[in-house]
Amino acid sequence: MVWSEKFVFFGSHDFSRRILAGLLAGGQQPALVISTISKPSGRKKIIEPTPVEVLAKNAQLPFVSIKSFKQSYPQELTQIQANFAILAAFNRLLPKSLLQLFPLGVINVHPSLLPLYRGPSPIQQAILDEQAVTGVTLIILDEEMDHGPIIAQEQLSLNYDDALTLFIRTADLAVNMLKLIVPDYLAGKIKPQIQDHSRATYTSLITKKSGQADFSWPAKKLDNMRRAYTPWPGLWTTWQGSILKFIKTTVSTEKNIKPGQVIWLNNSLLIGCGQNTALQIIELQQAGGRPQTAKDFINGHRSFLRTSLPS
RNA sequence: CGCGGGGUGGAGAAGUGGCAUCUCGCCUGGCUCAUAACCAGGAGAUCGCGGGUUCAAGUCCCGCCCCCGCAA
Repeated sequence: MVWSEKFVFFGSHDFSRRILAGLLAGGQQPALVISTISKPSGRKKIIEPTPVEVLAKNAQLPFVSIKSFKQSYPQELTQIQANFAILAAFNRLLPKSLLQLFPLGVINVHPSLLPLYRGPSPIQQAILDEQAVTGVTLIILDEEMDHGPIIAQEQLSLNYDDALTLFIRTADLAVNMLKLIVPDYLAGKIKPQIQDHSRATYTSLITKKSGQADFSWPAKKLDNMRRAYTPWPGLWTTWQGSILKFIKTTVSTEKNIKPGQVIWLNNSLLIGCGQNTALQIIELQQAGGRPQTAKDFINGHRSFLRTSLPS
């Protein structure tokens, strides 16, 4: 059943793209899709379209990209006269005057159990904190980040997820929630609930440096980092002057390896960590190289054994 | 034209002008309480592609293709 009201979709990242794809598959067509323009980036310093832009153009949806809303709004946005909007991982705050363009508000998809994990890295932080459950919350945007009243919330149990798989699972859950909730919301059957702001927690922006390993930390923490920071920035250290990424790891049961010490034991590559623990490296990648198994890497780099990594 | 690393037997690496190397894997034989088993022998490479310089090019020069890191 197609929704009764016209809507605009805001999104930039692959998470957004996945949600938009889910909506389209369910027959919902936004009247307009809005995405951001990133700065020139990539190896060739080319401006690359966001995943949302690629999808919108393939689906031949009305599309406009913006740098910011500081100066003005795109004509399309004011002309369309949509009644509500859906926003997921858009990466820009919407000013109040823009929110007011939508009589029924802007529904924001946030991949956490708000008011927990507000901010830019809820998925990653839930993994770092070894949470047993996380979830998706739909809120009506207000002027503060992830602060508006809740219209729906669903839990999702965490297994040994990395951020990539968890992003996919939360996006899929979000699509199902939107399908169910939006019609009721448009019909006025849902009363938004104010968040308990006293319980709010916040996440911060992830940088390349966030993924840097310190082998004085316990193996479990390092393994959490590896999963939380997949695919970017990854868990990494430096060796022989360049970056070495640990693509796939697991916590070893071995003890008594000095923090930072690299050894080969029982056919596996181990690095000693803090609190008498060890991290097993299953797959790794050197700067400039493809990912390779621990064994392949060691065959070509015997000297990696018996070295000591920073801690 | 943002900066940088790389492409060498099946896998991973060394190799700055002079016999194609190392580790792993594979094959054959031997040894047998070794444990990343060991010993001996063996197969397997148009050194990413195209051109050039040279008596001689994996190596130097020019062009192209592909992979990756930084940075955003």
